[in-house]
Amino acid sequence: MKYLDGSFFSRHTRIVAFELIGHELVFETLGGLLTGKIVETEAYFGANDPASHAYRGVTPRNRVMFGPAGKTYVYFTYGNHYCLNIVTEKEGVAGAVLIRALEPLGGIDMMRKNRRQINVNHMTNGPGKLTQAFGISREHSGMDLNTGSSLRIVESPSLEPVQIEVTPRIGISRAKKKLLRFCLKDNAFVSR
DNA sequence: GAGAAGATCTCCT
DNA sequence: GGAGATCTTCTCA
Repeated sequence: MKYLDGSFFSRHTRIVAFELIGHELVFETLGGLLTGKIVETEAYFGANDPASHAYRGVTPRNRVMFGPAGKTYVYFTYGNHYCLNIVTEKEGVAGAVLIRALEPLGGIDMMRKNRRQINVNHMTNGPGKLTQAFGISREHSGMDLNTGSSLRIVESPSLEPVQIEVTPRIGISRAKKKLLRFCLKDNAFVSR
């Protein structure tokens, strides 16, 4: 089993967001192993992207986005929700990929408990939902996605590019037109 | 220190 | 389809 590492993530954010589709997110918890296939992502840049947290430069919250690739960036939003990102680009260049939706594969009973949600189709089909299902919160920000970490991404066989749909990002108020959202075509677990 | 906005979700109509 | 919940973070004075 091969894990994606810094050499995968330290490339252009758009490429990383595109190629992450189809790989497996794995999270080791005290209660067991949680796994899910990544079916939806969004790319966020730095200075050239008004929708990105990194647009106005470094702040205490977004500092990890400017650091080395392959780390997690988790932030709290709307008073209720955490969102999971993976830092991309070379050190010093801001960039991150937001994981928007997963297809649950393993540990579904535990996800049900975390989410208090019976329906598997509504378990992880949104950025706030998947972090709740996996039990990911701000304390998991800045984690390294290396093999020694409890959170990592397992490489899956490559998809054909035609299987991946490219659309504008959603849920943002600025730079809405850029085609930076990627999802697995015809997958039931995509958020919208 | 105050005010406003926000990479969302859920419930209600 | 629409609005409220809820609180962190950032900006500006």
